[in-house]
Amino acid sequence: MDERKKQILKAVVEDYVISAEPVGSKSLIERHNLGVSSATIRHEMADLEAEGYLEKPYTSAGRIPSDKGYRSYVDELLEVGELPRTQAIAMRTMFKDSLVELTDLIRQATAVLSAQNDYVSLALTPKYANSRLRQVKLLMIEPGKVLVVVVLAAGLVKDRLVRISDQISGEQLDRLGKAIEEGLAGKKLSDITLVTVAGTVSGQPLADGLLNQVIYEAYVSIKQAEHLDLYVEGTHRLLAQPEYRDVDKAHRFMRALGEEKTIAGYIADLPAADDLACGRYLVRIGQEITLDGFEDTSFITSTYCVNGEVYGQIGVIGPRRMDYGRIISQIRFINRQLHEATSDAPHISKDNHEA
Amino acid sequence: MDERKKQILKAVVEDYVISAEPVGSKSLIERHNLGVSSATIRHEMADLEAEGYLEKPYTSAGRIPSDKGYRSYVDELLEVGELPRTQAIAMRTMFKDSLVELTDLIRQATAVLSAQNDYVSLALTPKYANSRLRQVKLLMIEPGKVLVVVVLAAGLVKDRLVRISDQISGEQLDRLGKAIEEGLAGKKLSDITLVTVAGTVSGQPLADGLLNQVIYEAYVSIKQAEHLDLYVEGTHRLLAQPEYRDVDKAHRFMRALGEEKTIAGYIADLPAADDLACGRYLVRIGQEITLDGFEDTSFITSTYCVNGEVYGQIGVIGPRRMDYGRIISQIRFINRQLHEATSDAPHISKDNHEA
DNA sequence: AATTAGCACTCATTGCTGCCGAGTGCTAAC
DNA sequence: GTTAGCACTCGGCAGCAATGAGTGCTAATT
Repeated sequence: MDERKKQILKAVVEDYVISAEPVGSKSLIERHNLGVSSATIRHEMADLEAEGYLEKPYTSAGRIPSDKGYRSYVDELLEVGELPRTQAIAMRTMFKDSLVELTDLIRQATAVLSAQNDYVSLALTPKYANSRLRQVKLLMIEPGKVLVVVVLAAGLVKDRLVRISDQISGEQLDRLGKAIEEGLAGKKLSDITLVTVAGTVSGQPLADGLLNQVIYEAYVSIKQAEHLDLYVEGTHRLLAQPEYRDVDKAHRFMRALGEEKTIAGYIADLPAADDLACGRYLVRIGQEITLDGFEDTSFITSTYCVNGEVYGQIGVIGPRRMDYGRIISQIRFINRQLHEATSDAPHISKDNHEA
Repeated sequence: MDERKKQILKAVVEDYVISAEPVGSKSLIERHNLGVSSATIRHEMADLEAEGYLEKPYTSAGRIPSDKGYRSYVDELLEVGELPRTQAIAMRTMFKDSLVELTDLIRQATAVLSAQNDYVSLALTPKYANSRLRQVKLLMIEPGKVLVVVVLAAGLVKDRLVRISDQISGEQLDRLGKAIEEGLAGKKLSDITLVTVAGTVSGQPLADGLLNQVIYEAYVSIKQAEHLDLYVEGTHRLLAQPEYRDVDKAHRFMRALGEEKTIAGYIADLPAADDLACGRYLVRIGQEITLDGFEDTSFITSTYCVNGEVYGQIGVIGPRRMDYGRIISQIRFINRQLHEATSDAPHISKDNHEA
């Protein structure tokens, strides 16, 4: 693809992102000074279409970028700039880094991101499967009710309230908690099984039935610490996008967005999730997304890191016709904010099992 | 209003609920055998309009019920029946009463309710201002990070992770927690102030600065136990309603639905919230709702009670043209499910401060 | 006095028409 | 290789008539 074709593709994408209307040869030369006439542009655009970078909605309309066109734009033509000052200030203002809890901070980052651009934004809490267990506490709340607190080395605290026979006393629970903690502290979450939990309390003087209850609940609580939470913000903003003037289309998409488990699973498995380089971003366009209902949207996700060691994904979902450059710099910015907020005054990673 | 007028009003409301189209005299006698001609109906409808029960969108259209018409329908004409068997079975199937935590149970009830009818459903966690404090625990997670656990007599457990100077040891924290608990247990949440908290630890041998940190965090944690959580489910379903074929209207409404704090406040202050009779329901129609953006919707809310003592609100929001009878029996049903699920095997009321 | 049949009238909706304009591809000239 | 010119395409919009479901009113009927 020669230089001029690139310029034209870039111009088409950028105009289409703004107008949401197919862009024609004449309007192209009006907005960009390409130094050639519209007829030349027409030739070039016909070529670009033949090569699959552009599409025509109908015979005599202008062109819109195809998935391949967007891909090429994102990979080769887009130079991501710094965030404009006014936007940076706006975002910083919304971003209160006084929040103590990591969950709140991430959630807020998601909200800020979504508020800045009429797209949906979302964040996924870190994967903790490789994290190590640090503490387990069993706290008697009242006879029969026990709060299980699990603390990971990464700083995450999750807790869970369970019912356990009231024949177990507070002291016994305390002792059992200590035994489990002692036996499992330092182990990777993924290495902990029902059997290893059972092993830690085998010597305890307690009826098997009661012991099993405790083992089971402790195990489930530990396992739940791995659980991924997805925060989705700004779904309603999509309705401001021209592509969703069609209510049925909007409805289908919103329903798909409601499948949080599916989305969380998909995002967690994206290649970027394993690549631990902080701030790396990944763009998925249209058909590249193998997720029902997302065929004509785009994802931009990025790995964030907090406290210098745990990683999650934060990103934006919108129509394919998205302002990629703008979003990417916003995501970078919020990522940096997240990093700063957690590094100068280490934030606390607390979470819980609510989905 | 004579008997025939009532019948006609009822018929108009019911037809309109089904069709979402203004209903005319002729189509009325087709669907209901009222024993009179369309001309008579026309006379009666003109009267009903003059009295404010019906409205005409434009001169030569059929009639639609006004707020007053709906009100009259709900208060006088509607007989709420039992839920049809198939629906009851469907709902029971979706409702897993194996859930241990109250929060999950309520959230699930909301989801089930919404899934049964294309409206938005929502639930508000109980008000705890009158509840009494039972336990306060300060748990050292790591130096500088403390988990504050607050337990109310009603069974609610809330916890919160805070940063507190690492100069305080685990034992000191434990002792402070015990002192606070001892001093405040049995007190109503609304009676606890920063001063009363401070009073409980006044004798402790600790630097003022450190002590103040603990007092402040404990106080905030206790206060946060009062915090109301709102669960909203099924916003996207609204897009299936003909009234929201208009994307802008849908957008405005969804934006309004995003103001969870405002909605929570409004619902918590509804008269039914104070009237502690379980299962009582309240219908708010159109302009009766003094909440921005909800002028042409209706609320049906109901007080639920769990464990026989704590109360919250569960309800449905939809277009005014709502199947009131159906929704009310659904809400009753889910309310009963909620009650049963928590009474035969007392459920645990755990909650936390995430908004 | 209440009911009803009949009728003229209203008005949103639908389908049709023709026009406009922004777009195209092609050809021939530069 | 570029461009001017031109015929052609096609969605969008304005205008218009026909349709039909509705109304209110009047006069006849019970």
